[in-house]
Amino acid sequence: MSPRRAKAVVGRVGDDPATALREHLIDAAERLTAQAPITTITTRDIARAAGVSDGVLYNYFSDKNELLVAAMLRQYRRLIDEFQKLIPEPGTGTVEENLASIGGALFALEGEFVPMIAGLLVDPALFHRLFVAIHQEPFGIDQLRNPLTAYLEGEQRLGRIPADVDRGAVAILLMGSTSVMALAAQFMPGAPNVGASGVRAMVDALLRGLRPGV
Amino acid sequence: MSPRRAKAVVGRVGDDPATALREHLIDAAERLTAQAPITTITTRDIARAAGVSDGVLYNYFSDKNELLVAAMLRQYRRLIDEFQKLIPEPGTGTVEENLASIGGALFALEGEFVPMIAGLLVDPALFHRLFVAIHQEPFGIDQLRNPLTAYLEGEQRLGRIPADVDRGAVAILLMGSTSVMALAAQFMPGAPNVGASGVRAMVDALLRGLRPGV
Amino acid sequence: MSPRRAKAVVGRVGDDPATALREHLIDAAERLTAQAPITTITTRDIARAAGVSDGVLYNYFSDKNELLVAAMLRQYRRLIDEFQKLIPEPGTGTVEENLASIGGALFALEGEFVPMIAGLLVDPALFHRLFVAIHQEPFGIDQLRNPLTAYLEGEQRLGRIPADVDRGAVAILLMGSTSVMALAAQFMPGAPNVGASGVRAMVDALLRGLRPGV
Amino acid sequence: MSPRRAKAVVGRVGDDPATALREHLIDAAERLTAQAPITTITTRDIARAAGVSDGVLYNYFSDKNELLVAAMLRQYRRLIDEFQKLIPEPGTGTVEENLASIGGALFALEGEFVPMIAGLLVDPALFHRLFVAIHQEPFGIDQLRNPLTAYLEGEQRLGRIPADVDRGAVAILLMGSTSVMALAAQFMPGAPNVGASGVRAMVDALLRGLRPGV
DNA sequence: TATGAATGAGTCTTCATTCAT
DNA sequence: GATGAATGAAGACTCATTCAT
Repeated sequence: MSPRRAKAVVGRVGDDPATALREHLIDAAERLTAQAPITTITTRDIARAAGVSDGVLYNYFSDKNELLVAAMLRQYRRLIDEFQKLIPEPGTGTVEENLASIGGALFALEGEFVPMIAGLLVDPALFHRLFVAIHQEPFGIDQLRNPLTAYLEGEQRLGRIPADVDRGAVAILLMGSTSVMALAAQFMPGAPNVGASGVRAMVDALLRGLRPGV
Repeated sequence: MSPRRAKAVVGRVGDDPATALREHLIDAAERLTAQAPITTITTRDIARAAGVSDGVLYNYFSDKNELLVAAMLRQYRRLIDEFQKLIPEPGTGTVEENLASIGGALFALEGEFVPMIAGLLVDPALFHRLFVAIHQEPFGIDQLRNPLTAYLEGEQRLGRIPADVDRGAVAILLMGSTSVMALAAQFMPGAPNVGASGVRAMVDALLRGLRPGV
Repeated sequence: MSPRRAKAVVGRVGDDPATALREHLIDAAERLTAQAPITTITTRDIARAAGVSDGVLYNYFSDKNELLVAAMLRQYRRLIDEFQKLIPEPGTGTVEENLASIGGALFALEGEFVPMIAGLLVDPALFHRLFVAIHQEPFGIDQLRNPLTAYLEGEQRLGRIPADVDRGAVAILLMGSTSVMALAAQFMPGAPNVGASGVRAMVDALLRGLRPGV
Repeated sequence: MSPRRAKAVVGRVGDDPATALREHLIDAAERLTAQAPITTITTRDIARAAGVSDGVLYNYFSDKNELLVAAMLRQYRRLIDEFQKLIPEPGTGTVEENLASIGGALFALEGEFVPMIAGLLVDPALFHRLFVAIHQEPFGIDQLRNPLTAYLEGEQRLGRIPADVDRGAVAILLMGSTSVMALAAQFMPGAPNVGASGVRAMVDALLRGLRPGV
């Protein structure tokens, strides 16, 4: 009465059978994106990784890029969600500690974002598909920046950060420096001043400012 | 009678004939690099752009990637050189103006770097070739960071920037924020706070720091 | 409790339940045949058109071509039946009018036949299956020709057509010219002297003959 | 200095080397169209038949259909040319003999045309390509009909065919009946009244007309 | 040495057919 | 018997690389 299920998803529980394989394929694709640049992944790679036959993906997606976009979207949401959970409440701890943990979270996050973004830059068609998929909301930046500026605004209200500081600019400084560190970590594993110590130094410099005196 | 020269380089003077075509091919590849993601460039594209036949490149390079690496290396050197010329002498003008012009130069630079880096991230074989080509010397980061930290050190000596500021961290902050802006400009042409005004806001925030009071 | 019936045929009455779905599938295939070249119709197309699941057809037919053959056979029978009804009784009206209406009927008929025949010519396996299905009895031609020659024979008996005319040859002339017109109508919609006026001119020429004098 | 030539065309003389393989591919494709329905021919079939590797055709044609169209065009021209040579001069021999030989030529011709036309009907994209390729001039019909009507007009001038006969209609009668015979010959090899005897009977009927008396 | 055509492995995609439920 | 998802064998096309001339 019901059609058969793919061997690969037999035993998978708690899923709507109708979408189990769809999700399974996205899982597989997402897993592969962590191992290899997205543009090098073939439909056969995905099928193999999913333990499924070559043509299945076309039962769930109009083409390869639609599956890839779904995988990127999921990865994107997951990373954003994780990040938001890590943002401290304004007023708790010290500003310095808070910025350090935000920086650490950003650093970890960007390590996964960077390859995804690179893939998009290299494949304009894929980029366009993803862009349409998330339509309005500006893709990456604001989803990260908004929680950040919200935190900074909270601290400004409490007087722990001066009111005349441009929150957006600070957010860009935080995001940019961590992404450069993430990139450096990918290009040169073991580079100095990258990771926790780099974040700490960056936060210190940012707090202190470049003005002489005080 | 010396062997025939490719039509495309006939008339080119002052070159070692043996390397004229090699350079010409690199020129063509570099030009294409600016127009399309590097991984989408075909050997035929390059040959066409160079006005040369399909197979020549294999007389000068072991394969396509070797040519591409040469093109990237050249582009890299050129960008670095341009950047270094733009760094002000410590002590001239104001620190604020100087940082703004450094930021502007970085922003322009990263606009060209970003696609190149993306191409490398997406093609590990290509990346590895480039990495080997420049062997040890840290690829991108230090070539940019060193001139930057040198400038900062100069200003510190002159007392225009406090001596207790971590120059490396400031350099990362500058480079990171401008690269994020460059990325934003690529992904969302016309995004706000990107370009000159974004750089200015970033420099202001960086100068001021996040410490309350003063 | 009898086995479940496909949703699509529930409520269909007066049918042997065992064959209801079989007929329904043939209906759907026949309908599609009128819309697209037969070789481009997929099993999924048929299933969708029949409002039925993809696999059912294999419960009633050994494979896709068997279903297609059944659809073609039915269409063929239907067209032949329609044609036979349109053949006038010998002795009624004038011979000229009768031939014109026969020609018009043939023209309409061939408009549906031509794509079917084309499909067969293009898929020898399909053709062979159809050929076997109707085994000996000459497939297309005689089923059309016989009613035609019967009419001509009737008129000959009544003396309205000379007895020394070769009925078979006249039938071929009528069938051939109308099929060429039908083809022309398909290839060049709006071509002149195709359709009613073309049929009329053809009948006139045929009646008159090419002999000089009289 | 010149690039190498495909093994398959080595030794072929009297050809412009630049177009030798192009023509060779068209030859191969044309040969295949005589053996199998055009829509079933694969790019690999063509490559094999040409004794050449899979990808070559794309060095000479934008895609498979362009090659197929070239093959059909060539076949078409060849058949038309052959046909035109077979049309007798008005006034020579007897009209009856002339029409019989024209009919015979048409019969032979259509035997090759029919599969080609069938292929076109079944693949609208292919048809459109061919149609564009021959632009204005109506594809098949007029190229055949014009020489035919020219012959009939010649005979009318000489008074061997009555002036009040519609030449276009007669041409259609000739072309149609022969194509039906050609089709019958394909569908039912060995069918009676097909071929020479069928043509003869058809010509007799056409000459005589259906009018009683005389 | 330059040429540019030939090569053929590899990619995405379609679709008839099977089969667990 | 019905379902419709899974299967996997083709098919058209691309492109880095080779090599006769």
